[in-house]
Amino acid sequence: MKLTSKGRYAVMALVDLAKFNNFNPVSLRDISLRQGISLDYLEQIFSKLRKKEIVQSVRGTQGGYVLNKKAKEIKLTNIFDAVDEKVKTVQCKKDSKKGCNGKSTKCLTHNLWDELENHINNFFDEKSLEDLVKDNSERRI
Amino acid sequence: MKLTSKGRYAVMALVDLAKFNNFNPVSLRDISLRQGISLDYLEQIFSKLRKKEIVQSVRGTQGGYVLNKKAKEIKLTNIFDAVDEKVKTVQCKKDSKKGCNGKSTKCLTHNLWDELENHINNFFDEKSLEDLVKDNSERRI
DNA sequence: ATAAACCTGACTAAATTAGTCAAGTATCAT
DNA sequence: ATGATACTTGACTAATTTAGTCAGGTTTAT
Ligand code: FES
Ligand code: FES
Repeated sequence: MKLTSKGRYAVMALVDLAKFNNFNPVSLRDISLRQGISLDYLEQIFSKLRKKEIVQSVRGTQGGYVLNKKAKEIKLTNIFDAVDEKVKTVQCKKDSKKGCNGKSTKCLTHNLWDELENHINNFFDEKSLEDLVKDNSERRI
Repeated sequence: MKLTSKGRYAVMALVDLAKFNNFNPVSLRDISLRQGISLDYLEQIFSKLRKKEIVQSVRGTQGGYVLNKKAKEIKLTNIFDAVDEKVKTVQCKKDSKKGCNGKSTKCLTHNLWDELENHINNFFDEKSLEDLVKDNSERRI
């Protein structure tokens, strides 16, 4: 049960972006330097964020990325969804009547994992990018 | 962010064990057949559960495993801890002053992941094996 | 023109997971 | 006693996933 670095980096980079987003685009290079994330990796991540319309790109010199929505409206759920960082606790297909292990009924623990998944997703649904930036405003980078 | 099958199997097997635990030891072979988990894998798992005193073993014919505590007292936390299914959301060493990515301060998202970790662990601290068995008593296997 | 910065797809090394396999030892039923 | 059942241990491995790298673009401000 652990977080992948793709998910962690996505959030980290967006917090950085939101922080430095005074109406000028922020370049990945800057984020890379500030946060210590490989530029090439960031590009992969932002390509996905752009496709899900969380950020907008500005090409060319002085280009970079800008948030495409208000920080308040970007929830962790959206970010995780964009980079395919999914919470997967059940093994079975959720909608199917079949269970994991190829059984014809749901396993003994199915309900439990389902509850857990909801529990975690609630957390992600509530946290917005704005919350994260605020939470950091008292701190140094 | 996903659960490994070691953790899932451990819980599944213990629910099975608790269910069939009418003061006779339950053999891993039976659990294996009922739950569709490889016997060899179950042995690895139960070896760990025994070392953490969650179950007791009874050797020889008619042997098997019994719970070592009341189902009410066995929390998910204990089970996960026993089989090394750990919730790891932060990347850094928690106690160290240093951050992840080799930085000298905690990263922008450290607090967030820490909160998430607590959120998940709360869930595990509250759920007992008894809860799971009860939750299943209305269902068929 | 040129440099900054986005864009894309393919590739790969390392780590982790999910087991299997082999060779035991202990105990009970008969 | 002896066989069968079931626990015990450690080593090994195939498959998957992760966390990137790399090589080549294209776009646009200056
Ligand atoms: S997790 Fe859904 S049936 Fe096992
Ligand atoms: S997760 Fe703790 S410093 Fe980044």
